[in-house]
Amino acid sequence: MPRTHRSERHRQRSADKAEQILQGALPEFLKHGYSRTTMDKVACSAGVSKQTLYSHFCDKDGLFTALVKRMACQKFQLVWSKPRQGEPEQVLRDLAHRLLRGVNDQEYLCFVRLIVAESGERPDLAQLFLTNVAQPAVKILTQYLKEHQELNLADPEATARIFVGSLIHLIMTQEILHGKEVMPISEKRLIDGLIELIVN
Amino acid sequence: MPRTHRSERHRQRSADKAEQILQGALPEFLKHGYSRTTMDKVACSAGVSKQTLYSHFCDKDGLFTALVKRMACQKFQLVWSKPRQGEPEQVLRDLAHRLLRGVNDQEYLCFVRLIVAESGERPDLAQLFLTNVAQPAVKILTQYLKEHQELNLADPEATARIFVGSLIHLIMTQEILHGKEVMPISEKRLIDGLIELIVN
DNA sequence: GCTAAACTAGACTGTACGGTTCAATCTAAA
DNA sequence: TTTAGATTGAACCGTACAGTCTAGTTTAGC
Repeated sequence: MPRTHRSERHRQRSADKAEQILQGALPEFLKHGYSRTTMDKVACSAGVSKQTLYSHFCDKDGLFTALVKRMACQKFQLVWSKPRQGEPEQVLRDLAHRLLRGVNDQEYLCFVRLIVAESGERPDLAQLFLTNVAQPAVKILTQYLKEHQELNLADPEATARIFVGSLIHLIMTQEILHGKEVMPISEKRLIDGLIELIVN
Repeated sequence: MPRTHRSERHRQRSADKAEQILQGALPEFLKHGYSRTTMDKVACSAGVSKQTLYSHFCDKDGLFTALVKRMACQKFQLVWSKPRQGEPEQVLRDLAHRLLRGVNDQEYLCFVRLIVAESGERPDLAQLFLTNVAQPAVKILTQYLKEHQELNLADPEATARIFVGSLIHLIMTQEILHGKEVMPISEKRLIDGLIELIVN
C-alpha cells in the first residue's frame, strides 16, 4: 500500500464523521434556530458523542457556520436548469412553477427562516445564501429575458427581480409567516398576473 | 373626589409603567432577538427594577408577546394614506416611494427580522404582523387598481401583490440580508420596471 | 403625619447549557 | 498481537439567565 493510504483512509473516515455530524445538526438547527439548539441534542441527533463533535468542529458557532455554508452551496442551492424552448408565456409559467416547487418544502422554508433570523449577527451567511440561491435564479431569468427582445422590456434585470421577488414574497407571506388564512391568494393567480404583465 | 379617582390614577400610573417597560424592552429585542435578550438588560434599559417588570408582565414570553402586539398595532403599523389623484404612473411611483421610505429604517427592519425569526414558534405573531402591515398596503393598492380600469388589469389584487411583493422583496434582499454588495440594484430601476409593466 | 401600595437594589435559587476532562473501548494498520 | 488514534459515555466546571425573595424607600391618598 502506498504511504498515503492510511492517511487517506483516515481523512475519509474523518470526513464521513463530519458529514454525519452535519446531517444530525441540520434538523436541530432548522427546527429550533441557533440559540435554542443545544450541543447535547446535536450530538444525540447525530449519533455521536459530544467529544467527537468537538473534535470535528471547534465550537457551536463553527459547526453552525460550516453547516450553513454546506447547505447554501449544496443541498439548498437552487439551480435552475436552462429554460426550455417555446412560447415565452409557457417558458415563464414553467420557470415560476419550478421556482415555487423548489422552494416550497418544509426544510427549505426553515432554512430561509434561519438565515433571516441570524442575518443580523451573521451578514456573511446571509450573503452566502443570496449568492447561491437568489442570484442564480435572477441571472438565468435575466439572460432569458434579454434574449427575447420581442417582449419589449426596457430593463430585463429589473423585470427578472420583479418576477422572482414576487414569487419569493408569496412564499414568504403564505408559508413562512403563515399567511394562508390571513391573506390567502393562489399561486395560479399570482403567476397569471405576472405573465399578463410581462407578456402583455 | 369620586371613588373611582384613586383607582383611575392607579390604573394610569400602572399603564405608564407598562409603557415605560415596553419602551425599554423594544430596542433590546430588536437588537438581540428573543433568546439573546435578558430580563436584566430589559429592566436596566427600561430604568425599572426586575420586580416591577415581573409585576407588570408575567414572564419573558408575556412581555415579548405584549411588545409585538403593541408594535404591530401601533408603531410599525403601515398606514398608507389614500393615494392622491393624478396620472396612474405618478400615483404608483408615489406609492412605491412611500412604501420604501416607510419600511426602510433600521428599527423597522429589525422588527421584520424578529417576526420572521420567531414565526416558527409564534405563528400568531407573524399573522398579526401580516394583517396589520402587509394587508393594508395590498388592500389600498388593490382598491386603487380596481378603480382604474383603463389600466386593463385582469386581476387587480394579484397585480397589487406583485407590486408590494417586489418592493418588500427588494428591501428583504438589499437591507435585511445585506445584499447591497452581493446583488445590488437601485430602487429606481425596480420601480421603473414595475411602472413599465403595469402602465405599459 | 399615617398608611398602604408601588417601587428599588440586589442577593439568591435552580437549571440549562457550552465546553472540558478522563478512563474505558473500539478500529484498523503493521 | 501490538499499538496508535479515534470514539464513547459520563461526570464535571463555570457561567448565564429566568424567576423569586427580602429589606428598605418612595409615593400618594387620607
